[in-house]
This record gives sequence, structure tokens and C-alpha cells, in this order.
Amino acid sequence: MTSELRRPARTFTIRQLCREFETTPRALRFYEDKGLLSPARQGLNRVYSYRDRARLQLILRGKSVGLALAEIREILELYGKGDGEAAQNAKALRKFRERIVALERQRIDIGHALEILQKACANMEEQLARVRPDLLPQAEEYDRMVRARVDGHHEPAFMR
Amino acid sequence: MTSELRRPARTFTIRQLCREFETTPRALRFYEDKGLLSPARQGLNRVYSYRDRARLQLILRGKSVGLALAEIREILELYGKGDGEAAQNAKALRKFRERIVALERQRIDIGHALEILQKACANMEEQLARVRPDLLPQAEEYDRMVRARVDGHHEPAFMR
DNA sequence: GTCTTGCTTGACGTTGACGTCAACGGAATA
DNA sequence: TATTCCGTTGACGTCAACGTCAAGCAAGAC
Repeated sequence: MTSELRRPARTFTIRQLCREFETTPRALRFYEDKGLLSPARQGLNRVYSYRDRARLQLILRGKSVGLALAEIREILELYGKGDGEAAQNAKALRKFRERIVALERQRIDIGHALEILQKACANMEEQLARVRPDLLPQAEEYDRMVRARVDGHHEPAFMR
Repeated sequence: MTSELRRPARTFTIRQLCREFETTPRALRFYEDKGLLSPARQGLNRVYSYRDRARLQLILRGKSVGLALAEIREILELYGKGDGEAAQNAKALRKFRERIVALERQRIDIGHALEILQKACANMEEQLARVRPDLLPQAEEYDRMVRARVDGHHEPAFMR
């Protein structure tokens, strides 16, 4: 009746999934704790189905695009609750659009920060070139040369 | 002997600085706790000088470009410790370059996430257009229409 | 005198996504 | 039989940057 017919009815252990998706048992148990996964059991041991694996994949993809676990759970909860795929997609669509807006804003913020930082770096290099041209090429090495004395003592020049 | 001569020797209360920089007393006390600020006292009350104000400004600007308080403190610690401005600038220069690299990486990640999200949105819209074209224009409103029955029940279509 | 305002300290709470034990069980291997 | 590996369930710890109380002092306004 389902499309599972053609799949081997295999299952996964917790560590198998962890290896496959490069995560940890603790994480999977955490997701379960938070209601994003609910694998079967054999005794105490967790037994993950293809379905669980698919859910995990969605969780990780969601995370990779910045969705919070709670949001992913919201989407997941619609799945298998009788309203089918369309509802899930509609919900996801909203979440995704929100995420897109947030990410674009964030990207703009990063752009601003980069501008500031680059200007500040330019200022500081120029300053350093005037005052201490000797330590300009590898300013990173300055730490090991801190004993060098300096002449004046004014206000700092970075970030103006 | 210093350039302070031409400034009125005014001081600031904690709330004045908070208003000016749109932050909170709790934050300033927190910075002090973490060693980024050390205002004078009149009895118990904190008294901030121009110098403290400048430090605060640097703290906030540092934060705005994504520096952690600990990093800002590292930079600040060089200031007034006998090695003057050059050392501080060199240190800051390193931090800033690190930040630039991190931010650029982050921006690329965001770009990837946006690509994924946009493709997913396109997929879902197409899917929705086929299955439920009625709720396509304002998918955001779908929540209130969940009672609508759906036909089939397949695998989810988003994020492939 | 008391009310308000502003300041203080100290301590615990928050948020998210886990990490890190401790203490145990069952199965396979040497 | 002993070791090792994989698994389990709690429960507490972590990180950052504060927020949110509680409890109290000190000065000025009414």
C-alpha cells in the first residue's frame, strides 16, 4: 500500500545514523527528548526506520539553514497527522520565507560590519606605517616583540 | 600635559551613559565585572570619565562587528599598560582580520542557506500549484484553513 | 517624615543545543 | 572468564551576554 514495499525493511542503530550524518548519539537523544524523533525500541535500544532517518535528514537540513529545533518540530508535527503533505509544505513555506528574510537582513549586517572592519584595518595600517613601519608586514608577530619601547602615548587610532 | 586640558572635566553617571549609548546599567556593570571597564567611585556610586566613555564606545563598536567581550578586553588591556597605541593597534589589527575572515565565511554560509531555501520554496510552490493551487497566493493563510481535506498522503516535497 | 528616584550588591534565571559524567546492562570477542 | 563495545537513563555542566529579582542605601522633593 505504501512505497515502502520496494525498500528493504532495514533499520538503523543510533550510531549508524550518527556516522552517516556526522552527529552524536547525544544529539539524536536530544532531538527525541524535544519531540522531533520517536524511534521504535527493541527492549531499551532505539531502532530507527527509514522514516526516522528521513526525519533526521530534515532536522539537519533545517538546522543547516538556521531553523531552530522548535521550528523544525512545528513542521514535522504536521507530518503524519492526517492533513498530509500540503499542510506541511504550506507551513514550511512560511517558515522558509521568514528565514530568508532574516538571513538577508543578517547578510546585510555582516556587510556593514565588514565595511567598518576594513576601514578600521586601513586606518590602523596607515597609522602603523607612519609610527612603526618596521612591524607592518607581519603585524601578527607583534605579540612576541612587545618588549620594544614606544615613544608617545596618544589616543587609539582604530575604529574611527 | 595631556589633551584633556581642553575638555571640561565632566563625568557621567551610569544612566547617562546608558541613555547615550542605548544600553542598560546591567550591561555596564557586567562589562565592569568582566574587566572591560573600571570607573571611579564616589562612595558606592560609579563615576565614569571621558576615558571610560571612550572605552565603552569601543566596547560597543567591537560588539557591533561581532567581537566577543573577551576579545575586546584583550585589546583594551593593552591600552594604558605602557606600550601605547602601536601595540593596541597591532593587536586589534589581528583581531579584526580574524573577524573579517570569519564574517566572510559566515556570509558565504548564509548564501548557501539562501540558495537552499529559495530552491526549496520554488519546489514547494510548484508542488502546491499542482496539488492545491487554491491556497497558493497566500500560503501564509493556510493555517486557518487546515480543516480542508486533502487527497493523498505521500512523502514531503520540501527540501529536496 | 515619607515618597520617589537612582544607585548599589548579590544571586539566580534565561536561551539553545548539546557535552560530560556516573552507573548500569547485554552481547560479542579473546 | 574477562574485556570491550555499544547501548541505556538520568542529571548536571557549558557558553555568552546579559535579564530579573530581592533587599537596601542616600539624596532631594513634597
